[in-house]
Amino acid sequence: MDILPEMTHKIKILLDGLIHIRHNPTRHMIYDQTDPKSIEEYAQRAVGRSLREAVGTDCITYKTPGKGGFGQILEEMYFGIKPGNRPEPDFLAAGVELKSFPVKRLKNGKLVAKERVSLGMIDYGAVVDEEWETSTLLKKNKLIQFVVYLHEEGRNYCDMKIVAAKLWKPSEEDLKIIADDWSAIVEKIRSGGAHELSEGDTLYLGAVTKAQNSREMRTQPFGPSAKRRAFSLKQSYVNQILGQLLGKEVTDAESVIHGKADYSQGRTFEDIVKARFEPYIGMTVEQVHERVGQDLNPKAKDYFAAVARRIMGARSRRVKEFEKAGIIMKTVRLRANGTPKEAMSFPAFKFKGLVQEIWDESALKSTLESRFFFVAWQYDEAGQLRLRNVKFWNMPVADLEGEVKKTWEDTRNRILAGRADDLPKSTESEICHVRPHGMNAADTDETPGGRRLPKQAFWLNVSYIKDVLQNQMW
DNA sequence: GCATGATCATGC
DNA sequence: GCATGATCATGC
Repeated sequence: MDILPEMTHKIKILLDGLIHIRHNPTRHMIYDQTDPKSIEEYAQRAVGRSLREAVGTDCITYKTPGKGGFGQILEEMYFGIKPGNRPEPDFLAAGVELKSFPVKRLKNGKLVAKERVSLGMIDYGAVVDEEWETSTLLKKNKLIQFVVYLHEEGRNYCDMKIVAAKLWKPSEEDLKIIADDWSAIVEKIRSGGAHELSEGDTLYLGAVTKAQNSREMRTQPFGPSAKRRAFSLKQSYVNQILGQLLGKEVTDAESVIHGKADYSQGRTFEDIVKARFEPYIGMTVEQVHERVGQDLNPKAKDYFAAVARRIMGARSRRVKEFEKAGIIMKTVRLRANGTPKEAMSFPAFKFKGLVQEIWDESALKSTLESRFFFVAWQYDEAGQLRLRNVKFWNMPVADLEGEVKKTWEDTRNRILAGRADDLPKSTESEICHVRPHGMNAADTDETPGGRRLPKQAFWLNVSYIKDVLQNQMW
């Protein structure tokens, strides 16, 4: 009885193969769909070429600029498969999932991921009954054949150059973090919070909203209806994968986690980081400095951040796991009464750049969607600065999509109206404001109206940081 | 003590 | 040389 669907499937694969051959008269090699190595070798034949060059002259763009276009051509015309959205890997017998993603070239020549990589829709109803080890997500994505292409504006998918193709699976350390991310997402759905999911909740694996006009809602088993979401590898993590695929893994960022031993007793990455700080809590900065190495300059403006990185076990400014997860570390000094001494700055924006952005793809939204790691130092009554506590945090969606979005739009509108010298102040919003952020007053940027004004940046208000730390930190 | 403007040390 | 995170300076 089970034989019929099985046969139908086999016949379908055979037919697809025949169609494939018809579409690919110039193809030199028929690969073995049951062998990962063969799939990889076949994929690598396309590197350095466009799909049109790889499949012959009859490359057809199914969807002009839209997501899925490249992946669909790759599957159907190059690999000759038509997997659709099945819960199993695309190459079932080989256990290999085929994934492609675009990269873009920065002004400095570096290639970076253009977006996150989606790993399949979240079925709110079904996922709550799953375990990680046997989850749909893991089953489908254990081993991935990546195909990376260079995205160039205005170019047809058939003509974008393929820059890398490799079989890939996460390292054991990374897989552990991904498993914890999966659990955090599923736990939130189990407690009826699918509508409150946020990318900032997790490190490498995110729950990203699908469909731009997200009026389309899905039911969740234990809460109100929620936006459709897919599991995805976050952009910052995809950038690390890209480094591996290109054989240019970033080596100057330091790893904080050293092997599986760190993960004893079910600890998560965040538990481990927090545990590193615990022995130092309450110590003065001098005492901490003495214990983690004395060669730091106490006058440097990143002195407290440098000490914090030393506590984690990193000597350089870059912490690998933080980079992979896009976590932003921020050090905060608090007065004895708990008020932060300073507002929190973010990178300066360009007037002309900001007015061209739309909110959903803005630099500010992307930054504030990140997970943050706060390291808080506090002055005691004697004026001694002591390590107070640390905390991972991400901004509530209501704040981001409410007040922050409003301030951002206000800023944009004022620049457009020729009021770039009169941007939202900290008294105008509960959460953030705009302030100069350059080398000095002479460090300027040109407005759309042609004026030169000191470079500006968004800052989180002192009062907001205070609330975040007091209400949500300890 | 707060709001806002200005600046500095670092690292790439 | 410049971007960045963080802090300093000033005026009220």
